Amino acid sequence: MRKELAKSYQPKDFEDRIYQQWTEKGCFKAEVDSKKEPYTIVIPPPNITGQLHMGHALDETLQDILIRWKRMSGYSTLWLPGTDHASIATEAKIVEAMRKEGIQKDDIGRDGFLERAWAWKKQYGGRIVEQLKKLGSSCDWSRERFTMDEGCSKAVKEVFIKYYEKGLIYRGERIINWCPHCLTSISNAEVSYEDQAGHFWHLRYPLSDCYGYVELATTRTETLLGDTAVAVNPKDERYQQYIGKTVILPLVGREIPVVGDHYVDMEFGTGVVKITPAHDPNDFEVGLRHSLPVINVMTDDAKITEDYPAYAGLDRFEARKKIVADLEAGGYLIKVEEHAHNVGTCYRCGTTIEPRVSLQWFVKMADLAKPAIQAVRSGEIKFVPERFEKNYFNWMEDIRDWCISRQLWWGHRIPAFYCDDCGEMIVTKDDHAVCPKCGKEMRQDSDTLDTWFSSALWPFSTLGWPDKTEDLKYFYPTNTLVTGYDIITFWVSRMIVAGLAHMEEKPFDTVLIHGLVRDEQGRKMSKSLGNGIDPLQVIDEYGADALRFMLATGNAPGNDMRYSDDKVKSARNFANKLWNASRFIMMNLPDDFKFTGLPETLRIEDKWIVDRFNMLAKEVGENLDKFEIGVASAKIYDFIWDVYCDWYIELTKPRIISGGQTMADAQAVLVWVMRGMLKLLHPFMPYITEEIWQVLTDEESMIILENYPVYEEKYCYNEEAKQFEKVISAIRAIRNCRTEMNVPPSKKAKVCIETVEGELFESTSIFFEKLASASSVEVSEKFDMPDAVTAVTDSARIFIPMEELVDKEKELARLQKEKEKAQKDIDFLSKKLSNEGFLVKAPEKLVEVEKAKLKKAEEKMEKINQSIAGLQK
RNA sequence: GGAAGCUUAGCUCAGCUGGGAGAGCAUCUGCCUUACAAGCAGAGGGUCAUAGGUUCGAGUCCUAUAGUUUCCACCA
Repeated sequence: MRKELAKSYQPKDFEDRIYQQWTEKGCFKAEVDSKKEPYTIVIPPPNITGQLHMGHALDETLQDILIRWKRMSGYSTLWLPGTDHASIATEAKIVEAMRKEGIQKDDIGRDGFLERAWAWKKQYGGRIVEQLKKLGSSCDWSRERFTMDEGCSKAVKEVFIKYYEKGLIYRGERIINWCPHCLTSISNAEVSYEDQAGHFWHLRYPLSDCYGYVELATTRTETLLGDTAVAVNPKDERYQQYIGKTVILPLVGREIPVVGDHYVDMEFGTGVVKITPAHDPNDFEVGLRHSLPVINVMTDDAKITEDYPAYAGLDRFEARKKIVADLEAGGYLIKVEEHAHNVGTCYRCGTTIEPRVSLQWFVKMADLAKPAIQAVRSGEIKFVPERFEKNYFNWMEDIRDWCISRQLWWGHRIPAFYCDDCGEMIVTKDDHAVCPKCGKEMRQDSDTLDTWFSSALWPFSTLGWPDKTEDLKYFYPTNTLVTGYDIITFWVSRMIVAGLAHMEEKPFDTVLIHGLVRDEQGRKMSKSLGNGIDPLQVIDEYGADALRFMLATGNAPGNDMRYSDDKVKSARNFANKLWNASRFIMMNLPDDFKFTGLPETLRIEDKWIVDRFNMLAKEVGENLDKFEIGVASAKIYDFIWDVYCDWYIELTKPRIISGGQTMADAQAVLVWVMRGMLKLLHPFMPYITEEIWQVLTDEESMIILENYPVYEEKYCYNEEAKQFEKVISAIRAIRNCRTEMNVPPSKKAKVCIETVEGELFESTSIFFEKLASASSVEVSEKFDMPDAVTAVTDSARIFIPMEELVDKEKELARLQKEKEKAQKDIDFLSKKLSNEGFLVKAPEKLVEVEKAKLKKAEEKMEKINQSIAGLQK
């Protein structure tokens, strides 16, 4: 006994149940199968601190569509899920939670802190994973990974050591970006610049050996304390004389040199720059060139150090004010200007970055970047859309060394050990090290690695590397990486580098880039604006399928999109449409119905729908091959709604009513096409298609494991389809006329079809009764009916004799309008076809098509003329 | 300072390698036609930002301009 579908589409009734069924039957489980080609996607691991947001929802939807499509297309698919430890974000969360309890990191020590962190991870780390499942993500959860699990940690160590031994990782005193709030260094990529209003303070620094001074300007007076030189451009004739002399640093009294350096822009400001190597990256470089001392004036939380008693303990911005006041009091301040400038801020917490000199670990990027650039340039790795390659090249060709050490506890600890006795340093896999020189226990570096260091290894660390696992052999390189354009530099570029460096093979062949999901007004969704839309709420209200369909449809790769409730609603309505269509089919299906494919003899309308479906399958395949997911989903939508529901179902109703073999045949075709549509749609709307499939087929089969429809020669009925389109146009023409004449559908009228295609229209006359409100249908090569409304197509002239309704003048006017339209067509086409250039240069096939169009237009015109003449008689 | 995207119907956006402009929503008209009013049948609405160019043919390719968004770099 066939199950029945509920009266209306209620996704909540079955989505969770279906998902459970998939996992119980192991449908997502990837198999190493030498007979199949692998298709692999590794998930961009969401942060364990994260809550599912629209960005994830889009990302997951696209990946799931690809995976389900490939799974149904015979590939052995692996979608590998996992989460990222997100060192800064997570540590910040835990510190914050501790703060509320009145505890500080140092109170519980490193081990105590890590214990808390792991507990936190255990408690919340799974939350996002559960949320991903709500979307229908068909990940192989048995292979779920975490960037800090044993295997990934092993890979991180391996890579660190390998790089170190090759001299690609080094430790050094450099100026880095320091976040005084997170209390850690961050990489260049993690700094975001903001325009801020500030001041430009013009100061005088007195010359030490004579009267006079140099004038310079600064936006950050607090760094004055650490000035160790003043620089001018050596070509600058105004200041050449001062090079080699010294000036007295105001408030501090230190004697510092004037140096000549090309870095100074003569045009900007006064052409004199104070040099603070400890607190400005450019100044640091200048300092290196001139062997200037580096004087750090701030503590790690950006307060002035004890070395400057007048300002000690003051926050840098307080110190800035106080120093300005003191400079003014001392007569050193010449003037103040308003000055807008770019300020680097921490992308995590928004705190203004303090450039700081410290001992950090770096990866030398220049050599590693070369093959990574080449891999994209050669086309071995492709970006979709292509324009993002430019983005990538921009970054990679001007790459700086990557600061990878973080002064955090949550993360992969740097595997370097120091001997406090003899100063020896070694890098080793072991958790404890003994000094090879003096045999003493060594102390491990207290820093951890940048989160992205482990993320960079994700495509192979998750497959078992450095061990040579079966998974690694079979599934690597992965195929498609799906991610937003915002992390091309952070993540994509570094995966390419790491893949080539350690696997000696690219990590993936295509990078599918998507945009941001914005709010209805086009603003970025953000916590601070509070304009974020919770995907889980949307799922709760409209169902996961509706959300997925909305995200997948109507936007092109790489472009931002706006979220709107209306769009989700219309996707939900589409689901409801499909739901009801299948209900219609099933309610007429006998209980013992057994699907055995298409019936032996197909009627013309059957051939039409089969042909249309066949073409749809072809196009969808082509679109998906090119990652045109939005185009593919729109085509499926149009087919299901406009072609199948609005036309084909209506066309079958007479046969359904008539019963017997005619009904059975119609049902077979209805079911055949429905099965195909469900399969085509399944990657986009997995739940509803599975639910309907299982009820419709009444078999043990699951749609998720069915074969994806493709074009098949045997289902090509091109000629019949074209013929049938004539019937459709005729019906449309009649409906048009009736509406224009304000005839209500309840008022039936006789229809006389004048055509040379007698057989076609006679055999389809029933459709005119059902779909064009015809009370009866006559078909002939010639009618003489001057008092009828006339609907004209290129293949038929249709008279609707409704004398009482016909206003001759009005009808004439209507026909005149039709005539104008037809004339326009003819003009356009004949102009085109009389163009010598077109005939010679355009493809022959196109010329034929245009000629056929012209012929049709002329036929239509002739019919219109006949009608007009008839009316004027 | 460098680079990229966007500009198409009232709104939100599609439009694949150049071959007579599309969808959803909104608007208007008429319909409860027994799958669906979360629906059906129709209608109106666009010199595809502007100006040039290439081409037989340009929303689509090239150049410039304007508006807008974003990325990268960064001047003290």
